[in-house]
Amino acid sequence: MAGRSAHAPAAEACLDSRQRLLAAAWELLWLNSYATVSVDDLCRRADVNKGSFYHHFDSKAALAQAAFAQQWECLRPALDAIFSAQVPPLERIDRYAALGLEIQTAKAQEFGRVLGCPWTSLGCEAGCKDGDLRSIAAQKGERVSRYLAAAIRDAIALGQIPAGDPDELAAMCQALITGSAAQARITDSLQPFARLAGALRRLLGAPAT
Amino acid sequence: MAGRSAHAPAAEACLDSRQRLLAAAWELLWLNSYATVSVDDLCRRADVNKGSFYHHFDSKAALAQAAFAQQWECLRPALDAIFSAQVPPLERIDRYAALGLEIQTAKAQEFGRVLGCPWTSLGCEAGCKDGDLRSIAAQKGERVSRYLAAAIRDAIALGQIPAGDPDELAAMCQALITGSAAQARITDSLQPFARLAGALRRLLGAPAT
DNA sequence: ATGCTCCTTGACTATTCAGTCAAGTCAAGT
DNA sequence: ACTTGACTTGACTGAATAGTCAAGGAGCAT
Repeated sequence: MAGRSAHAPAAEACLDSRQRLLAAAWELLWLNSYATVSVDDLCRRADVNKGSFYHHFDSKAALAQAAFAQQWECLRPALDAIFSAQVPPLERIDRYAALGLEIQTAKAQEFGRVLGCPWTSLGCEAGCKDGDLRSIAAQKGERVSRYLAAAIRDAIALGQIPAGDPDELAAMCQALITGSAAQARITDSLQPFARLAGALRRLLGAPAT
Repeated sequence: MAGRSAHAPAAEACLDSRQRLLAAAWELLWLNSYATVSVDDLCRRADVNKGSFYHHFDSKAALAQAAFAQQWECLRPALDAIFSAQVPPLERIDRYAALGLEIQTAKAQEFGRVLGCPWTSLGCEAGCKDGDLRSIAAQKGERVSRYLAAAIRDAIALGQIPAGDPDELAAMCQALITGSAAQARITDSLQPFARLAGALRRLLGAPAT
């Protein structure tokens, strides 16, 4: 579930071409599949000429990578805070689910439909190709699983959930999060996000809040 | 998780053009994203001339729809059997997970990598477009959720799992299944399928087997 | 033999695609 | 004033795209 930087377009008149392209890529790749977003689409959205596009980025894929990398850098501090060891373990997971719901709600209001998670969509699309795009999604999955595993490890140590393999449980949670995002996008419903915290707690054998 | 009809290509020399196109679509759309599979690709794979393609199908999208519809018709009897009321509720869910693992394992051997679920991939790709393609995935999700909800309702009635809203629990299970398929495709690993039965039982509060 | 239907062929269409490139502009440094 | 580097422009390239269409072939019925 993504960062808040899609609020940036409002100030985009003040940004340079490169940043405008990054923002355009982020938005268009969230709404549409990678293969259907053309370089012309990106340039139009960013109000940048195609020659400038290729000055800043070697290729469409390079722009996509840079955009996703930038969004991760944006998102990471929020995740570090949510998953901080200063936050009780189960609350970390609740907050992560709440962050997702908050972002998706804002996006749905902005675009008139539920968008789901751009990492998931990109990953599924590029899924069978060994390439840079697929590894963007794979890497994000690993990073989130790392946060989740640490929280689960702590929750087990504190006796808040039944014992189990933290890495395996984290992978299950990640699958549930990924699937909820896909479901939300496909069905244009916020329900999967609204129910995610409860579902994660069930999966972990944690008491409902 | 899909049908077994992708074993059909071996006999494809005996099939008519239309069927060959349906089989080609199924295979190519499983391996690749819809937008990257061109009509030329489909015709080449099916050894059918483009003019013949358009004789049989109005458009690329029409072929995709027909291919997915055919696969559903193929898969449904197996699902009816697995989710039959004659099968104990939790065993239905275990068997569904086992079917998924079986199909994915066979596919991985055939293609040298894990393919995940074509419905999920198509759905994510077409996610934000209101069109026929997105509803293919949405419809499949609803159908599977219906099976799951019935099994869950029965399991609750038999006291095998704690009480809860069957439709909501079914949706959670469906999210987990969808996410596991996406995860498997992105990471090229059968692990998500291998752990799915256990994860579903956890989600439902069912005892491990 | 003729007509009809279904299917196939192969060339075609206009548009789009990712990417190229020479020339131009601008600001900063010398 | 001149140079340089960063950036922009706008036209271009060859290939690919979904879809079109006239003509032909084959099988069947009359």
